[in-house]
Amino acid sequence: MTALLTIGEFSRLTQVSVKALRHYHDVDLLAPAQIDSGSGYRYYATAQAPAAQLIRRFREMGMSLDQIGAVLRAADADERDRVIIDHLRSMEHQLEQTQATVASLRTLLEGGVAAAEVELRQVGSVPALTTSDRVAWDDTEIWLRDTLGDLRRRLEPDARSGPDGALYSEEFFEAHVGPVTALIPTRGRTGDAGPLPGGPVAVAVHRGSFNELDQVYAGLGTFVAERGIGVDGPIRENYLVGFLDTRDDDSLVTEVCWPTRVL
Amino acid sequence: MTALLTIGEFSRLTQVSVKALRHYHDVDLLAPAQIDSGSGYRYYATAQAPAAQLIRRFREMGMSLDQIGAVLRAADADERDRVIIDHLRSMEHQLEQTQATVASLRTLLEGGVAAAEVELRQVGSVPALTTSDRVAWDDTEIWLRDTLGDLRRRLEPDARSGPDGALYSEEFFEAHVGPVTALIPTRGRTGDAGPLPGGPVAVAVHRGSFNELDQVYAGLGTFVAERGIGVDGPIRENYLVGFLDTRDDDSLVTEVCWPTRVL
DNA sequence: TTGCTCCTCACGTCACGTGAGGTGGC
DNA sequence: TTGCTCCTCACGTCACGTGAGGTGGC
Repeated sequence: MTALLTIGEFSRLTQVSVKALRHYHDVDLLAPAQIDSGSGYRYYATAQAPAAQLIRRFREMGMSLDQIGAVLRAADADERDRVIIDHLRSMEHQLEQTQATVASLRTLLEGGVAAAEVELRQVGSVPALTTSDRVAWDDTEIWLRDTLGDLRRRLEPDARSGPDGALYSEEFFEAHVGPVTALIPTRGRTGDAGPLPGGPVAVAVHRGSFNELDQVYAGLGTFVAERGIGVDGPIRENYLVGFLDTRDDDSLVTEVCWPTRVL
Repeated sequence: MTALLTIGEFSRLTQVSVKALRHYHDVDLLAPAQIDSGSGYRYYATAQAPAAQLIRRFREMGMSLDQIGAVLRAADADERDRVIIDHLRSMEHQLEQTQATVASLRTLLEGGVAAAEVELRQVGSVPALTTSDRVAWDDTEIWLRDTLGDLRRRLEPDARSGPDGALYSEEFFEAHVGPVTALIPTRGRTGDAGPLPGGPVAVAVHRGSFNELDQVYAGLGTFVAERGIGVDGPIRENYLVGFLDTRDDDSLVTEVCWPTRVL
């Protein structure tokens, strides 16, 4: 026999707040077993306690109600596990990010890293295999990993003429969502290749994790601004040693090219 | 020379979105170096880049703008460090919680733990050293640790007559903020002791981390509801082996007492 | 019968994002 | 001079929390 409880009793049993329970009802995540027409009183069955507690657990893990809904309504165990694993992966990622940030925080607080060495250079317009898309800031690393992987698979043998790279539009930086182009420079015309924009650029090289790449951006941007040689156009990153080449973040080597007016 | 940049240029340099920069201005966290009266255009100095990047780093770590403001406006390095350390501690705690939740999630998904053994018992009204306060759900563990520690220090030698415990009001469960009482039962009258409420209760014992205590609550609540012997009043937890007694969560032993009508 | 519990709005919070509609700067 | 950048509202998002004001249940 599964008894019916008022919302307050069910709240104490499940340790979910009354306000939260009403909210879960509103958004159709967890409806009471019975509702008194007339008074509108919600009555929950003791058998609903596990569902409520699952929601509470997942919420504590930072899962959204949409994701939790997907878990609860999952057709089979496989689908359910997929959603959970997905979330765990993003949690782990976030965790690594935070740890890396903490690690480099002291450096930043104590005067920042040494100013990057900036070099002015002329880049030519070479052909390349490219894929462009609107990408959101937080999805960039995954998108780039997938897209560069695809491009590598489509690349004809010996066709490569330089390291993997990417173009980031101004809109991407300013709105944290916008056009990004993944690219591999090629020799001559190769299939659906598009030519890369050429011109004068200010260049700086960064060794190590992407977490500290912001220092290079600040260095380049300041360099260009103080000389008044800024110009519009996408910023290019060249992955001299990229995440497809190594599993050790410390051995990454990234070149950032900031478009400029003159040489 | 520190050049002045438009909001878009500064956004690209710092990798902070334009909308975020305007927001930081609105809330007085980071004001532009100069504002054009008339057009209202914001102009940022390259020298402001480190501040903007600090904000971005801290935000990625989940710090609130209020906390970040406290860091930026900190009078001295000590105060600044204190805010940061505080945040790191709470991050670590959150992290442990999540890992523990993940660990016990599979158990919950695969049918839940064995039903707790529920026992009916009569508790007497004994004197006790107590401290009561309105406590928020998420602060409970820290509050309880501090408060029980204080009570222990105020306890006269040999005055203890039972394990540390706490009373949780119904409001506390239903609103996730409300009265909580920390207590140590004593022999006879001891200083500002208050007598504990006595009466019949349903009792279950939990061994291990507080993370799985919700199972005991569900078990007790269901037991009481299905027999229709529920009654109002605070729920009491007795820390037979508490967090002040051990550093190993697995060896915690907690007794939960749920008030009932009859014996 | 008296409160106590529950109900439904409506609005607040936090850190921005998303347009709309309009003016200024190069 | 043409757009492109920037501006200011106003409202949306997410998961509830916070009252206000009112009715039903034991």
